[in-house]
Amino acid sequence: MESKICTNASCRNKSTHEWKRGWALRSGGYADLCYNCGSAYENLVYCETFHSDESGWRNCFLCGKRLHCGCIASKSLLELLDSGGVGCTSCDRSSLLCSSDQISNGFGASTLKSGADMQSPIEIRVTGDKLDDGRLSQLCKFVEANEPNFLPQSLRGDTRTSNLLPPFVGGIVDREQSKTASLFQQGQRSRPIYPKPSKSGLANSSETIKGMFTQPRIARPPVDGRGKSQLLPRYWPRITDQELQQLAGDLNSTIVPLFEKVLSASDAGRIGRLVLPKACAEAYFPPIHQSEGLPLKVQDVKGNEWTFQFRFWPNNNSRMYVLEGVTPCIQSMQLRAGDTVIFSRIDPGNKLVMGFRKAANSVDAQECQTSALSNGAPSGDTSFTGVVENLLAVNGYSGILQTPNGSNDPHINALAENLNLADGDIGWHNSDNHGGRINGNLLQQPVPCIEKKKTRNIGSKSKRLLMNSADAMELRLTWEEAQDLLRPPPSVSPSIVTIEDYEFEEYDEPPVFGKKTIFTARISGGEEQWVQCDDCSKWRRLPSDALLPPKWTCLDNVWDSSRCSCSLPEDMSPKELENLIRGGREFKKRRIESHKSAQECEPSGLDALASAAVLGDMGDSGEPSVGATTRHPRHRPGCTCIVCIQPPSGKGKHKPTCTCNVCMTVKRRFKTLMLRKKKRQSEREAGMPRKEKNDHNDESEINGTSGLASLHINQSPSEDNQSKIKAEVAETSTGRIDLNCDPSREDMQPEVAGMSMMSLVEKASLPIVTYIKQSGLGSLISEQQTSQLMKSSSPPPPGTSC
DNA sequence: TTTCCGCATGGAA
DNA sequence: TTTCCATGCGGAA
Repeated sequence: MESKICTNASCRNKSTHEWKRGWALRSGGYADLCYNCGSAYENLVYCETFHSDESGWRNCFLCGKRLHCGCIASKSLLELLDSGGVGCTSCDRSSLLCSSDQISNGFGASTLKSGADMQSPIEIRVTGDKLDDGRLSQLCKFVEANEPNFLPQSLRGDTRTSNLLPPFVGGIVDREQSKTASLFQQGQRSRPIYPKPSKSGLANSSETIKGMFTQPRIARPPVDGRGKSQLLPRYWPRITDQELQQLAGDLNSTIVPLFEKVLSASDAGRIGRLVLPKACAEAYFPPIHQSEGLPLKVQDVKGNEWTFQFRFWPNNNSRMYVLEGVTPCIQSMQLRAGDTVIFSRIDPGNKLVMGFRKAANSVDAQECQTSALSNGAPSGDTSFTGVVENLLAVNGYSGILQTPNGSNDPHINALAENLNLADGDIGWHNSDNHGGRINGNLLQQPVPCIEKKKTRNIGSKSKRLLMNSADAMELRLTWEEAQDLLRPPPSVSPSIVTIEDYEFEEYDEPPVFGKKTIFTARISGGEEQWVQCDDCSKWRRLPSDALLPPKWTCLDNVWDSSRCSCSLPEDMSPKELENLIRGGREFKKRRIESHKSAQECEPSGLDALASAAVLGDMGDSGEPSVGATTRHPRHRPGCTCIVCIQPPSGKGKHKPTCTCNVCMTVKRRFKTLMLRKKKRQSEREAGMPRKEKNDHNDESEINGTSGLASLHINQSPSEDNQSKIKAEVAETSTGRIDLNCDPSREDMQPEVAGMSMMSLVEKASLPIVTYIKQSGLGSLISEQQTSQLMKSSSPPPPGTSC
């Protein structure tokens, strides 16, 4: 027994320091519970079998929140009682399926709807005040089968003891007493239940919460069928009692949910084959003895009857069952990979029905979200009537249910049931279609819809790791964009670590995600960045070096007191705002294009450098002035990486006296170029073998241009050398450094450029200052820099590149 | 060239 | 290790 202070705000007895290991039903595991209020201590819930190390926890595959350890004990109860996890406040789906950030309070019981906490056995009241006998019996059977010691002897076997249920929910088990202590029995202890005050202003009576708690989606164990007990829980159909009762009552028939399956890419693809779980096929579909199988009639939710070929393929001394010819049906229901098809049976008649549930993040669902919202659906609607209506639709009963969101469109409702209507955050991928909001929270990006396209391998290790080239491109871009959001850990200064002459900043803490901003250049010079308020969506101008947290509002504007409130007007006109956003889009578009071209021919660092300077010329090509710098959103003062050395304003050529990063890098490279030539010449005179020299020179080349380390990575050593020479010739022949020259271009011949190799060598042997003066480069470098050049013969200092 | 068909492969549980 | 099953793949149409 430990002494801890309850962290539950609603706990009435903060002084109660008694904590016991208890059953955190919602989270499917044991936790330290406040003996007073039942709240899980700091929401950290352990599974029954004490897989208590964090690595044992599972994460929701969509929202990433920790769920439960996945042990039998936690899983079974989760799936039986808790519809698979913590109910989402919005869509009421299991947290296992919910992608919403509604499960936002961390982990465990505090993530319940309406902020209800561990004290709420209320969640079970969805079916009344107790579990019905059938479900309790199922629960007991299942738990007993998987965790024999979990139930007390009195509850083993047929346990239609629903009166035990209320204490069971949220009951406290003293693990110290006995591992086999029954939570049913222990739970009969009475303890106060204090509903947590609702944040949203909703009344917090159990009745109200009961109303909010629509039916949990119960993963139903298999009904009658061959081999029924072997079905994996993931195939158990999730359908509520209410739905079933309504269906059975209204139709005067019995709907028997059989199984469900999440559509894979190949299921939903054009092949038209739906792979059936073997156990399900053998349990619920007619037995087949020939590979060809037999035709199977299945009704869809619209009442259409489809005939699929139910067959199998021999596979490793086993069978692989498929439904062939499902494409028209899948398309009719507008299903995609990730959506779920639910096979049910209507009794009497033994008619097969195929319902569906759309994945929360499918594009269709999002579109539906929009339409549902425009339909006046209340935010936070947790209707589950979609499936009911879908099933009703089978028999022509579409629309007979009065749905809470007021829509009679079963399809709409079917989709809406899975949506996070409360949030309304369309997310990054749809931002272009919804007002072009640039500041989409990348952390809340919806999973892109899976689509069958031409694919290519992105890794040799796994053939399954496929994505189409566009996705791969997007991945690269979003990865880079993610870099935009990374901020150094707060209040921590890095330690500098030198590895192979390169300095790295090393932080004890990982970087944090910051808010995405847009950088622009001031007309007067310098930079500024723009950020959009998370509350009022107004854009605010900030200093370029401001580091922002992921959430930022006008109130956080400590730099400009005249713009530190959402009530204050925006810093720019609508037209300027349009330019700003357009600039951001065009920057992204350009990057995509440049990535495409990069795929065809990887550019060298020199190319990138040249491009950087050339970009300056392109800055005059009619781009909106505010957009000129959005092409360099990562530009940071002082950074000399290949991105940041691009001219900040993109305006014209640089003056000879310019000391910007580009010019300084160019000059530095020129210096090392000359030094290398001189060295090469002296080596040649000394008669050293050329091959060794090449190797050595290549090395010095890389060392001398640390920021351009990717130079000529695709070229053989000989080609490399030739290219360099050509580039050097191009640079020197015009008396200026031509950043447009391409070292790999065959047409850059020395003779064409008007200078022989010998004359180049001669010039390279001259002292650098003499050479600069002779070549007319004096205007490019100031006297002061020239003298610096003479003093300095070392390569650029490490750390000048990113 | 595209689509279909049947089976094989290999990752994951 | 075995089994399942998502999907790749080659040959046929």
